[in-house]
Amino acid sequence: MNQYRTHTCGALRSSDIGKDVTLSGWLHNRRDHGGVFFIDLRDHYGITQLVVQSDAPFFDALTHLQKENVIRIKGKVEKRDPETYNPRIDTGEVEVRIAEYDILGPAEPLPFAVYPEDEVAEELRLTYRFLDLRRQQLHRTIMLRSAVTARIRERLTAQGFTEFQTPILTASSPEGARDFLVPSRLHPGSFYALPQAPQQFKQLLMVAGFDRYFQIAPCFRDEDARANRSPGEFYQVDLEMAFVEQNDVFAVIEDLFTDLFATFSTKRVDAAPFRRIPYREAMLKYGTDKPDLRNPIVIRDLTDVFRGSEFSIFAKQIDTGAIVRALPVRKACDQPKSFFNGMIDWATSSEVGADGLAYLIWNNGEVKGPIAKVLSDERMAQIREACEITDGDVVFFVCDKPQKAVDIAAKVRTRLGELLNLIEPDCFRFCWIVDYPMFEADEVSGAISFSHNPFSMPQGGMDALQNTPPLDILAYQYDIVCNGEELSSGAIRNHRPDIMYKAFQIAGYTPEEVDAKFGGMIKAFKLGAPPHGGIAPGLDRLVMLLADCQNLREVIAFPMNQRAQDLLMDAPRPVAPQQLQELHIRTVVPEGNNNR
RNA sequence: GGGGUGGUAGUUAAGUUGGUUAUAACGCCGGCCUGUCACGCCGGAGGCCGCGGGUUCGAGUCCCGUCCACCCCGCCA
Repeated sequence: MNQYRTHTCGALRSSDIGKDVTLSGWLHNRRDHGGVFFIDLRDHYGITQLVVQSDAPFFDALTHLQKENVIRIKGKVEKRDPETYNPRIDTGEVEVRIAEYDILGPAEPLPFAVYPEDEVAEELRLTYRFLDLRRQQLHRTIMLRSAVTARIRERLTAQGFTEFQTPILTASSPEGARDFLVPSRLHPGSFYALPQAPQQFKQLLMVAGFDRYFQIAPCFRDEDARANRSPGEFYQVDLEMAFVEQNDVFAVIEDLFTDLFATFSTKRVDAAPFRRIPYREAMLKYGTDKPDLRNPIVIRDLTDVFRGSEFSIFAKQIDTGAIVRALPVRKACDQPKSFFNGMIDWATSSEVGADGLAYLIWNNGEVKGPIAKVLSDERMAQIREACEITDGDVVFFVCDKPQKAVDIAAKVRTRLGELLNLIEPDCFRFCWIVDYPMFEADEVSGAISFSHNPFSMPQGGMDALQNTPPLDILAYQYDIVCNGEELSSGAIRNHRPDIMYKAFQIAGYTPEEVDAKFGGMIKAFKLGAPPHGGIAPGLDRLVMLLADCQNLREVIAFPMNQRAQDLLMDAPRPVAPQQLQELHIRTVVPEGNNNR
């Protein structure tokens, strides 16, 4: 091929025996037996065993060469004895006898081993990310990400989507997350913002008549990190379609996800169409709008059963507005007392914040548990019926103010699923959460505000806005959830200025305020906008699921750490005073901060 | 901004109720070994125990402060 190699390190087979070859790569591993010396040579494609014996003139020098030096060797491909085949590498039936070698890229001692891939502090991995990326595990994940991205482009293009680029330097958006700002040199005191998402641009492309848009879009939000949320920047598979209803968007995503998960994972995947769960049903049954459907526990509301009951602790709380949520667990009656006590301790810890956790155990025709003797037979029968109890089942009860009870029940559901090993293994369970409420009331003031995206179309349109109590209005707003992980929100957009002004009016905005904040969009919508809608699944989270990673940084080649620093490039960092001057910027660093 | 966990050799960790010279594995350096593929064996070097202060005859260990990392809450329309 060229001066560096005739073959890659993953290429040689028995059919190449006898050939003179040139290989280049990293010195992956070495085994020195005194008279004979083995090298595993590694490149992107694989590993080839090299061998040299002590009669070679360069033997001594080569045996002192350390791992991760980049070398080139020339030699002859030889057959290995069958008993020395290495089935774990593709080239395991052959080896190359080194005739000559030279060092292409010398390596100083490493801060941590590329091989074997022992655990290393993440800070160190990030500081030397290029070494980390040499390791097989991360190397493969990044390759998977690339393959997934390519497949998405293929699949969406086949479905008639067109890929666009939208501006990176744009305007600060009035709502949502904190923006990253970029000072303008030409316009002193003014700033660009990096886009939190190309939301407005993609809608404008629909107004422009492009019909089906997509983009592997970089998004920037200046918010704090989580294990499944990068600080600063992340990527969305952003798409938008004109003249569509909700189900059209679902069909595109179901096709895409079914294909991606079948192609890149061996786990079982739900068949399309994915289950649709109305928001209110999800909040009741799972306590969250991102339910993990691998967990079989389904929550019930038993407020009415306990209202005015003999169990006065619950009855009194219900009288002051509390609700009761029940979590039936099948065949859990044999758990030891310590398990139930442990659940109570955990539930009442500050992490969860429950006042208590009641439970009943049905075992051999008897009902046991601290509250068993307090409740009448009649109520016990009602519980039994509501929770569809059969012998051996256990029910946990949470009683609290509505929002808190829902949250606690969700946590208890997750906890029980984990502790009792109820989570269905090796599968992806998808669902759409639909029928989000358009508005919500502030708990304290009662003020009406948008509960989600103000640009979603209300179900029922103008008529609903005019004639339905605001809190009862639903939106064409949806989320797709997989294994408890929110992959994306989307919506059929509100493309009608009249409906938009009305929706904003309900949320307390005057037309003037709407014009001031979203004038650009409104102007476009006044000049002939098609009905349209879309969605934007997070690429990083998608790859995370496919690669079975617990942390987003494992699917990003060059991630920032939790404090939004790039330890490899040393960003962010102070800049030269002259740069600030050109930008008309003066910094005021808080006292005690060393500016790093 | 708040809570949790952690910080000991290049790396990963152990270090007991405070008590002689702070351990081990891998890596590194030197030596031995002709068929390994986590090669094996012998020897050696390597430490601001995150940093600062305090208690004590004596601190890796106890106390206070501080810095750093990760996880969580807030935040993420």
